[in-house]
Amino acid sequence: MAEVTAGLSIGQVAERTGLSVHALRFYEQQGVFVSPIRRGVGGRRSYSEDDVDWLTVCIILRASGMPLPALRRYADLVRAGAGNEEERLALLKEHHGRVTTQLGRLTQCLDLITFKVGVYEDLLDRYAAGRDRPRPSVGGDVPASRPGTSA
Amino acid sequence: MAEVTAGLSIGQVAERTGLSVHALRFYEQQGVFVSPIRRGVGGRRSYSEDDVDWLTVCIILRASGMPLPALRRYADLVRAGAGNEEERLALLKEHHGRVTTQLGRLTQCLDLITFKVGVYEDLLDRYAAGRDRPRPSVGGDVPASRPGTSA
DNA sequence: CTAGGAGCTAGAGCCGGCTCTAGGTCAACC
DNA sequence: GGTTGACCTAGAGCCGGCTCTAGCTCCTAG
Repeated sequence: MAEVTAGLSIGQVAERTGLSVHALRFYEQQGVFVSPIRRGVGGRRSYSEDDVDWLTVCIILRASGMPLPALRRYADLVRAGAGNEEERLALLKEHHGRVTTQLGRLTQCLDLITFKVGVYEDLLDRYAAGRDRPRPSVGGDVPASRPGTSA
Repeated sequence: MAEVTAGLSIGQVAERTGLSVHALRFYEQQGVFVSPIRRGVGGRRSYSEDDVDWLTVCIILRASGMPLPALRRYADLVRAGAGNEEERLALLKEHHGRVTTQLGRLTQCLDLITFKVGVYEDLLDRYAAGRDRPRPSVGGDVPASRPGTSA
């Protein structure tokens, strides 16, 4: 039913993951792959579908801020096979926590930015309504330092 | 009414912002401050409340991924004074968009991580229920590469 | 009067994560 | 049979963002 999948070249994997060939080799060298990438004629890398699947998980973990060493630790655990699931779970949970925290922080930041955008929009509205009178030193941000003002 | 605020030392600012004194000098050199930091006796930096206020905004923008050059551009605009509010707004809006995008991405990542945590929790539950039988090659992640499996 | 401690400048160093280069192999095409 | 193009390895380089060092100046306390 399933053909003996030919394996993808590094270029193909780069194309479909969005990573550069450099990054792919770098990741391999950093040990983030679970199984060693097979080699074809002339020592060329031949990626299996599983490799690519794993890679896409890695990409998501990276995108959520997991550092390469952690990714390698995870790969090490999976490579070691069944029996260390608690450790994998712990690793994932820890990362989950960090991502959650980061989401919270980012949301707070977004609130401030949204607020400041609002302030400037209002300001510009008022400029427009009041026939172009950009009053100096007014806005969400004070141009120069004055003794005791804040916003 | 307001005393002529004495100004804070770099150490004090470091302490209350969480930045290092190194980072503070670095930021200054990078031009992220709106007004030049005044100097006291012996050339020591003396930060005003406004400086610190601005800094806290900067910290939030940094935390949301705004690169230092963008921060400097923003500071440049504010320093230039009234009249460029559209540019400031554009800059903020652009950053707002990037943060929103990043929030979306991060949320997606979190979904995957949550899913995987769930998979491993179920797995461990089943191990526990089934009197310790860690069946090889089962889990959210496949230890070795097999012809045609995915999850 | 000397020893600390905080600050100063200029510049080097570091870390994570790629990215690029040099120099080479191989297969395929014209 | 020469050129192109994709790949290989090893290792250098780069970028952002700090962080640290060296060598100095002050001020204050003991």
